[in-house]
Amino acid sequence: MPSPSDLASTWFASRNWKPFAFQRSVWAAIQRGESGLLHASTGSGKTYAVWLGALRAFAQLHDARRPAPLQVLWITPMRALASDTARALQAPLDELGLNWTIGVRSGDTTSAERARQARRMPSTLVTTPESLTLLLTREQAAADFASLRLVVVDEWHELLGNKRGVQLQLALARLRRWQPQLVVWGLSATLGNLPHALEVLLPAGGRLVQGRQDKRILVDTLVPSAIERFPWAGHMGLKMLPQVSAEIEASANSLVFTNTRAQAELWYQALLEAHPEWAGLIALHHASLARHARDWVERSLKQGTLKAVVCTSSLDLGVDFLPVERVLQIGSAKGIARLLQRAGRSGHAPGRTSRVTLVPTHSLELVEAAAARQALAAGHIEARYSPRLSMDVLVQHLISMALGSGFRPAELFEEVRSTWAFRDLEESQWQWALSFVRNGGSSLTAYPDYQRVAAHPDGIWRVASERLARRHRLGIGTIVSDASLQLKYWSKGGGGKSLGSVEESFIARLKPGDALLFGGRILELVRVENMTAYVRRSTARKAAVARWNGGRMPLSSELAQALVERLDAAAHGRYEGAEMHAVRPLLTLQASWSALPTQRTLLAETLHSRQGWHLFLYPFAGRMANLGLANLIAWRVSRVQPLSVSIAVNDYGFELLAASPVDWAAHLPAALAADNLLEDVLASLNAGEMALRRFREIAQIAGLVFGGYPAAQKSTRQLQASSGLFYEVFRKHDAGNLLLGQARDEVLREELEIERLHQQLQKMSGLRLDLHALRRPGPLAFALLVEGMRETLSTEKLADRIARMVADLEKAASRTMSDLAGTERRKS
DNA sequence: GACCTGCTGCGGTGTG
Repeated sequence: MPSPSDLASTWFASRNWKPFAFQRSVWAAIQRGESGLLHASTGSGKTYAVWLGALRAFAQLHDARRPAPLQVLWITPMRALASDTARALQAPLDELGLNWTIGVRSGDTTSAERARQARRMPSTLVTTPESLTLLLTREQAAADFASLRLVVVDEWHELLGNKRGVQLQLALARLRRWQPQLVVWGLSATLGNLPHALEVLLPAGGRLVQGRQDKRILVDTLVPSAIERFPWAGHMGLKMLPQVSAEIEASANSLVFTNTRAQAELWYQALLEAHPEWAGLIALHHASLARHARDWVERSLKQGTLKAVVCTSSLDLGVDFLPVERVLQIGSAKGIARLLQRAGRSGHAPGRTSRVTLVPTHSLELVEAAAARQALAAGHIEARYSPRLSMDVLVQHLISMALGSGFRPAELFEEVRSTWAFRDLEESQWQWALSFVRNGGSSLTAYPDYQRVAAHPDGIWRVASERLARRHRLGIGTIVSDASLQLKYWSKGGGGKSLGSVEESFIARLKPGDALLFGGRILELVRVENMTAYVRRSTARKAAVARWNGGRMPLSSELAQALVERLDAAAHGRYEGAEMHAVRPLLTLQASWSALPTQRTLLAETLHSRQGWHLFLYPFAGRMANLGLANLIAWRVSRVQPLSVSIAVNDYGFELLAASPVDWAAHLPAALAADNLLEDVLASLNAGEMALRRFREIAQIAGLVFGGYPAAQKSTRQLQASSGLFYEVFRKHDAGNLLLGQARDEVLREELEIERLHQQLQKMSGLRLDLHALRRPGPLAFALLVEGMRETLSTEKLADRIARMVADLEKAASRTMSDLAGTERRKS
């Protein structure tokens, strides 16, 4: 066995590798007992930087003939990553002849393995934030972690910005109390605010180590062959099918990322229709497919037997250990960090180039593609911020800590305040949380189910009953998903094979006999019972595409800013790159009928049509903030003049449409004022309704609403009903309940992006209003018109209507374009 | 001849 200090070098030498400087510096830091955050691009050797550092620093401390006690805790955000990581960590142990053992602890861990771990922890445990918290609720937790030296938080950027990260912050505080010398290392991809990422992980300080930055990223675009025939709006992008097929054909294996599950289903279907010979060679992957189907795809990808996989962000992570040659992104990537993440799926090894190819789904996405490349080159990556003072997570944590050996309030207060998320927690808020877990706050004192923790005479607070303890363990975690129906094949003897899950609301629109597209198959609904939808294979040609209500990601500020810069350049006649040249005719048309948005102007357009009086405004603030602005302006104008408007938004701007005459131009300057923003936004929206929806999640995290036992999950309606009840009770009888205020704050911060909205208004006040009365909708307005009609019209009627609009526009557009071409010829 | 809207992640009791 090599001497401890040579251990890492020996291993590297055995594979003919040379350690990078950053790896050496991490080894040295761990040796000195320092903590830190390591930032490096994917595939650059982060894992071995910490792992070999740990072996080098700690392995020699133990008798080589006996297994070492728990030394290292390795946290990953995904179960799949946990088992892959465990395998990767095993190799150096075998080669170096070390006696360390590696274990995995997650929801997948078998009961036999759990029992083994209860008797003796492995020397390294790979686990998830949720499983870590569960381990902390055990009676013997302090003994389990008594010998712990190092915690590694893998993919910290994935946890930093959400409540899972907050839960982890609390768990780390607990581990640090037991082990004040604990060394903690975070591994993070590129973020716009790494110092913040470091501070949240290590509030007491740590080093930021920059790993290899020489990853070459190549971003290119599939430019549609005929821009005059390319849609002005839409997001499916199937028009690009032939070009995408050709790219897939030309490489050994590809990942095709789409933005929604329904889009993935449609693309998979379309690719198979165009290339029946690809059956069995291409696959589909998204979060609603059954586990076994996803596992098969991941396995086949690793074995290299698949030509292409159409997927959603379900494959953003977790394919670290497999080779992908080509990455295609259908539609907007929405943000630079996401684009980077996806590009990193290819060329996943030190020194290799990562490449991602953008596939626009409508004309203006060509500008976005050019913008994305430019923003990436300039290093404008989005930031992520930790939530603060999430009272629901705190309430859950208090009960978790009251399990096992219980807690003393004064000690736990200090511990909780040592985290970044709760460092500003006030005594009064703490007291509120304590009383809430003890007696349900001021409104639920009469219900024993909400007297979850009892203070014992010895000063220790413990969970009141075994029944409550069990219920609590079932509800640990901060991910709240909508209840969904299982989708299974119908068979006479009972349930057949599971296909995945669909949303109640989607199935509710179908009746038995209707066809649906799911998991790449056309199926026929047989019946629905017990939260299960039974189906059989169908021969129908047309089918409803399964839809889910997922999150809505707005275009990031960084990407939006880069987009406006590209448009600004175009307004000044500068067109750079293949994308901008391709989209030039369309931008010229926009400039001719109206104007192009620039960095110094705010473009507004008005139009009077058969539908009514339209206003189009383009703040480029992302769809959420745009929606907030739209409501705000509609509300402010309505205070001056009675008004009923309908609103349409996209990532670029919004449309207000009034049925009666409005002089939008006259109202705009006052309506855009940045004063009284918060009050006016709250008044303009149905904030109560939004907060109620948000409260549903909060109530589940805080453990007010029990989601049911694993085999008997409750339906959305049941959960909605009970959380709605709590919401009303608190509002009437316990207005000081901090969970109510949290629901409101989360709506403002996450659903309306109030901060961004505010910045946008201030920015807009410095812009010159560039107002144009349109005679017909231009390219920017067209997308919003389609968006607005979508709400009121069925799909077929919408297609008809668009076809008519396009036919009208077509003539005018080609006339304008040929006029312009003539002018340019004369000029030259 | 242009249409299909929104992602991901975790956890797991008691057995008449």
